[in-house]
Amino acid sequence: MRTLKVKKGQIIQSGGELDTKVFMVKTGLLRSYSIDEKGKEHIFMFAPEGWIIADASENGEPCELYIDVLEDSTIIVTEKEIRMPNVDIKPLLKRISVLQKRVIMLMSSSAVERYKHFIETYPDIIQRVPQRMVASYLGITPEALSRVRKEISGGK
Amino acid sequence: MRTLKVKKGQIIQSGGELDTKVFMVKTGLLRSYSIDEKGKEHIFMFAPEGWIIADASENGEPCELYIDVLEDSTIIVTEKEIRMPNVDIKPLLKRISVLQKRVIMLMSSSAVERYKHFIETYPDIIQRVPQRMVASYLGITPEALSRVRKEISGGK
DNA sequence: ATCCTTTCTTGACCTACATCAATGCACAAC
DNA sequence: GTTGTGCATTGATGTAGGTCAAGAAAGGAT
Repeated sequence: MRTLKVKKGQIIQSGGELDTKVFMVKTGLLRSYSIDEKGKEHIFMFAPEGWIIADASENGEPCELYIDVLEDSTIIVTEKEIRMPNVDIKPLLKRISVLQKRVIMLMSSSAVERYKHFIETYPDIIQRVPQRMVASYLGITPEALSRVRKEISGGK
Repeated sequence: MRTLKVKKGQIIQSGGELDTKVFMVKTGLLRSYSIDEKGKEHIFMFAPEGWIIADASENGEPCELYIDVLEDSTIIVTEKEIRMPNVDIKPLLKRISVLQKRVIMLMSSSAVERYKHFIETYPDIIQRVPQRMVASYLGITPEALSRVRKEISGGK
């Protein structure tokens, strides 16, 4: 755990890195963002004074987020590995991780991509709920999902 | 903390409730969802065996999510309030809460509504970053944001 | 100041997805 | 069997927001 001064424009974490840290902003402003296949940035979070910013990727997984500095800032860097006594925070971290993925998908992927990702991630759920619920989860209408499925099975 | 059997179709939490619980799914399948102004459902999460499902609203705030039962299930219900003294998981809960709002906004609100919500929630950030970054955060293009702003100031 | 770069705005056009409406298909109740 | 009732599919059409391109405005650097 150390305190750093970082300057505007500096990139303090890049997508794909492994042992990412947690950054606590004392003064200034940071942001995190993902970059999609077309190279387009999608800002995930702003972190002004008092906020914490970090990628939620789990142990050993490459991270998805870039973090850079929007205003000269003072930040405190800590390891993710703070194991709290008596409290199992794993479920919370897991939820954050799932939500992070969900936000990124909603911002940067088409309905087809979101559906493919859903099948891979929750192959069992598909069997257990009606399609209209999958559509609702994906943020599209049942009609649109029907057409997505048709398109995937047929062409491509 | 108690174990319950719940039946398919049962609603175990409704939007607007105050002291919501945390539900751990032992067997079965639950889902959480929000309902927008037009009455349309948007599924937020599915929770099969082993998952935890809960609304992330903070202390005393009315919750945004409905939770119901998709398959007959056995669940463990706990209070949110078992914070161990001295352990600070507040920042994690805060992040989950912010992410939950973000997902709901992305799924159920138009660009105009998302922008208005952003101004209210982060009035200071607007002054500190270029508009194209706000657009990126909202999940729209800078051009679209420019038109949204025009529309809001003029007509409304 | 001037130049250069980035940001913001505006217009014309395009596309992914929504909406509406009709039809077909299951499966349950009787 | 028949008659629901909810779900999935398909078609026709609408629309929010994306893309592309051109200017205008605002900073920064020197």
